Amino acid sequence: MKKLIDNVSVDCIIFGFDNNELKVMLTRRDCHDPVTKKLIFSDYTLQGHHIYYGESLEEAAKRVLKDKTGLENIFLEQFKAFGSLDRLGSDRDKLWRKHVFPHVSDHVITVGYLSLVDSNKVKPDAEHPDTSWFSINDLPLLAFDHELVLQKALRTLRSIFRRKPIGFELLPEKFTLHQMQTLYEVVLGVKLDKRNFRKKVTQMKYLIPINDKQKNVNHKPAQYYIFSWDVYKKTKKRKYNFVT
Amino acid sequence: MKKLIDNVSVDCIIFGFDNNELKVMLTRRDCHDPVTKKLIFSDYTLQGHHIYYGESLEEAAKRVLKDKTGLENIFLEQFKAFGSLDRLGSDRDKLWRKHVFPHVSDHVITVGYLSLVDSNKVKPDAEHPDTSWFSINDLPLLAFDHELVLQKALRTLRSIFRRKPIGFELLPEKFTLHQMQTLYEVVLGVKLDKRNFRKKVTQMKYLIPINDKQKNVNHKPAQYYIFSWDVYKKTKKRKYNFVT
DNA sequence: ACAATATAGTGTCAATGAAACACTAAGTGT
DNA sequence: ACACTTAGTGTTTCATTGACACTATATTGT
Repeated sequence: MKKLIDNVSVDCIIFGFDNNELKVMLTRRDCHDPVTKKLIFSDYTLQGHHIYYGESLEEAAKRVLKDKTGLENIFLEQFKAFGSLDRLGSDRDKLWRKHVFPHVSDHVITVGYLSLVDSNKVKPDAEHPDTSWFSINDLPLLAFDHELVLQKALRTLRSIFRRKPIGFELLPEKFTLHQMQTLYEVVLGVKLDKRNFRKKVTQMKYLIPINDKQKNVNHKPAQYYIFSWDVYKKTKKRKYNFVT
Repeated sequence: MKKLIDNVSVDCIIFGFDNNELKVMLTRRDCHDPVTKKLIFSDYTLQGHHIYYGESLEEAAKRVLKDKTGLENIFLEQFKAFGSLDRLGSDRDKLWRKHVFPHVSDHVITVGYLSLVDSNKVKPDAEHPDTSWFSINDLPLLAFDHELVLQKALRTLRSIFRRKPIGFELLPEKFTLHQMQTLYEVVLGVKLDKRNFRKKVTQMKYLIPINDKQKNVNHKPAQYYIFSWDVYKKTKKRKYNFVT
């Protein structure tokens, strides 16, 4: 059996887009008194795990991702290593280590990976009943330094969103320009002008209208588009901000 | 005595600017046969060290920096954690581990920090005779995965250079606009138009001309400028590319 | 004193990209 | 047929970028 490395973990910040909100996948951490079985506290953690000897950081992140979402080959990018001394040091964390996980090291470096999934593809998982989506705008209490990690992931996400066309990783395969605009507004926290937005994106060769429209909507049906990485790679220009 | 964590190290990529070249500080690694004392090979490493139990990543990076340059409070930014399995796996690295460092783990995650120093302030150090500056354009053979680490540091440096006024960290306190332009040209690998450059930078309130000029130069003496972080923080605009 | 040399320092115009803004089109439901 | 709802479309103004050439001021050598 493979052995875990005590001092190194990865944390995956799994983002999804649903119901016009940016969401993140969290797992409840219940701390029970081992004797009385009473619940001492509850909070939430990001999706993390220690790495194994002989396992790279990226492999570990992919393992966690596969385990929690069932998905492979999804967008994954390392954004920061966290190595403060106080990152596992809150009162709750101390109680948790004492009661639930007495053998864990108190000096763990974690490497944060942010990943983007099409939330439609993530099925509710019976194996992980404590894991679910939370809106970025309505977060519960988080364990360890995960509030810090999540905020850094968010800033990184926004920064990448401006420079690369990664929004599509959060959208279904076919989508309308309205969906796309909403996504960019929600993630970047700005209001975009419809005409300017459409003018800009319809110049992008890698946004391809397909022969398919919305159906059964009580308004003019919107054109569906798909995104092509191939075309993007071939046509991208130097110096391009995806959305201003 | 503090104990080192086997599986985690930091590497500082220390950049300097001298003689119109971007330089990086490297240390020679000589691998001798322990029996015959013959030199098996020589190559160069970045400035790294394992972290101690009870020491944060950033503290470790600052320790390495202090040790190698004598400087504190200099620009330091984490840019990536490296955790591939083959990062210590070249033939040279295996020989080195076998002959010189038999007890080191073969699974070490390293966290890369890039730092910028005014190379005038770094005195040649008798304690580290094997450590010296190398031009980015004329690098020797590097140990481990340090070629990869250095290239990533360089890309990060360029990216930060475009968004934040960190060039000054590499310049002396007072400098001419010509020096500054050359620095930006060298780091970004572009040719800049003198008039456009000066037009742009003289709009920056945080670039302050001082009552001092070049002396004893056989041409019109250039105005000296200083940079003010304070003014920058107060006057910076949203959405600003330092140099296009 | 003067010329040669070397770098410092300065302004305009054209092209491109960003931001502001209001109406018609095509479906569904009653 | 009419009300309702979201889709889809162009023009103008303003700011930013990029191209481009000459004068100013110091030193050095004659």
